[in-house]
Amino acid sequence: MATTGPRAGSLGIGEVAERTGLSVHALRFYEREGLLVGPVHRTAGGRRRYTDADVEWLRICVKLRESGMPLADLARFAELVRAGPGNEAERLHLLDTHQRRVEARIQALEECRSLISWKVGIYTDHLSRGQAEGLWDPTT
Amino acid sequence: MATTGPRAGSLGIGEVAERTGLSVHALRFYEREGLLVGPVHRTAGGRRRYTDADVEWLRICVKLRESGMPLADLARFAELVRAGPGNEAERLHLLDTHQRRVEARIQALEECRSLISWKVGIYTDHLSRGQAEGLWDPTT
DNA sequence: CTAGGAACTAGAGCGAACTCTAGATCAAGC
DNA sequence: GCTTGATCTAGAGTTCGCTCTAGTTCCTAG
Repeated sequence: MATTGPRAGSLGIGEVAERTGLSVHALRFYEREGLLVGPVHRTAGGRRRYTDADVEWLRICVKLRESGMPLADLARFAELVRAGPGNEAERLHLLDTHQRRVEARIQALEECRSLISWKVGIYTDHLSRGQAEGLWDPTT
Repeated sequence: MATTGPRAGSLGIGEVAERTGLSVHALRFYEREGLLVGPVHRTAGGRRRYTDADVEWLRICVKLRESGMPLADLARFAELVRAGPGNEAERLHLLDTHQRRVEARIQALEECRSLISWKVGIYTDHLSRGQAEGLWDPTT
């Protein structure tokens, strides 16, 4: 029979949590929010069984989230995929927008990094000189 | 007289908001949260007057926040600076921890970026071929 | 003097992304 | 059959970092 019990090649929610790094709570939450492309299969008893494709998709979601894509965009993307071919332009637009966001973020972080390492340098110097100096301005 | 009225070289909250990119609300909030190194001067009428040093410090806060330092850490750092010399090791530790965080974040973002540009490539290809293909797996 | 805008305080509210709770059900091992 | 632990649902709660409200006061221009 089809969706009657655990099948090879399908995973329970706990296993998926392990494999994706999401909590079981988050997995259910993502499903409610419509982040999954298809409906998750269920066993006769009502437990979720995820396919490899589900897991693959979730891993992509994790990456996109990790890089700051809002859940709403992810949901929209899933919706587009669900709707099937024909809306690739919008999918591309979503990704493209996000790519710019990520690049901007990386740039901003790199600027911050140099500010920080400059400050770390100051403190390291100071400490290695046995904190012998008094010339601290309040912004250091 | 001293704190009786607006003085040259001191700015009102609105001007500081403009210069730092923070909202006036955020500025008051930061103050309440103890993110500032010293108490902000007030006019006789109770309005805040910020010094250039205050603005400088705020700009640093903005940078640190922008790069993901939690407000609590920022508050701790301010507290250390307020306490005066002698705690440079802890200040350094805070900065150093944050630096690692930023570097890890940059790395993660760069990985995401390559995933995204791979996907953008797929869609661009697809679209430029006049969406003539049907070989879509659900994870694209 | 009057009007209007900027700033004041204390505290409530908000959006994002989860996380946790309660109470019930399912499933596997002894 | 019974226990134990994983899952289930619906919905409440949490954390972070602001943002906004209400009601008031200050101050500058006309």
